[in-house]
Amino acid sequence: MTATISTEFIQTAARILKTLGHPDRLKIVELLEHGERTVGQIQREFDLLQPVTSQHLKVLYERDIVTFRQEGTRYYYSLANNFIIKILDCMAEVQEKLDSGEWDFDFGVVDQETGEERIHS
Amino acid sequence: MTATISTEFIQTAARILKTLGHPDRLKIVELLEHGERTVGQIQREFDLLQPVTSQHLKVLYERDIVTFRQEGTRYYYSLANNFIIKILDCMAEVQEKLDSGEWDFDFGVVDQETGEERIHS
DNA sequence: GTATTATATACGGGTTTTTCTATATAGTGA
DNA sequence: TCACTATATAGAAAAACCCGTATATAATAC
Repeated sequence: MTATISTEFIQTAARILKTLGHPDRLKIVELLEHGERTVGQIQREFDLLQPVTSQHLKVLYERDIVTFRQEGTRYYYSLANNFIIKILDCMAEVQEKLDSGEWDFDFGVVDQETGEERIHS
Repeated sequence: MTATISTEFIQTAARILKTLGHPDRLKIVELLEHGERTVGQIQREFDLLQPVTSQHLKVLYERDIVTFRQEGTRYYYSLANNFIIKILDCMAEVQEKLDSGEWDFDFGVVDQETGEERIHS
């Protein structure tokens, strides 16, 4: 396949990936895939400090990864776009292949399409 | 779908995403999808300093994203596993949807499966 | 051996991230 | 108005990261 990513998109993509590259934020985003959640729900789910939770959500919001609606004193956060859902699905798929043993994380990986060894030992 | 990612895998995934969350490294990895390259080739392709190139490659190597083989004084780097290829394909797919206008990066995003609006305005 | 090429490593300063504590804001109910 | 709850924001210290200069290593060619 060898799909090519445009130079402009690289910037956007890198920003998103970097932002998701924090365990807590990745967990939060994954939780939000199941539906919107308040700050408190997220905080309790992962046993985080409240300010830390808010800060992660702020970062995620600034980078267009989540959005929110306010209802009284509660803030309901949810995923902001399909990009993120796509990445999560990608992660889930990879995990599945690793768990099933179809893929080996470390080595001797075989190209999916050609069946050729991509890597030398 | 709403696939769930395991807690252990979150750590690994976040590390990979974070590492790919640098424009130069993402570009390098994308280049390597087309086949192995030497440090010099990568350096010239993106007009980077040689030490910077080596440093990026070292980071990528430490995180199991790339591997290399040595031939004389040359180091040929290549992708280390299918995980990375999967992510690149995912990026390419997203880019395509954004370019085609099928997806709007910012707003009013519609769930792929249910067709329901996921986000409130 | 000397020069040259390809690459790695060391080191340091500047910037960004992370995460804590403390405080502010704003809605809600008595 | 006064607490109480939910959340945001400020600020600061520590850690991690980025990227430059300089240097080391190791292969190769003369």
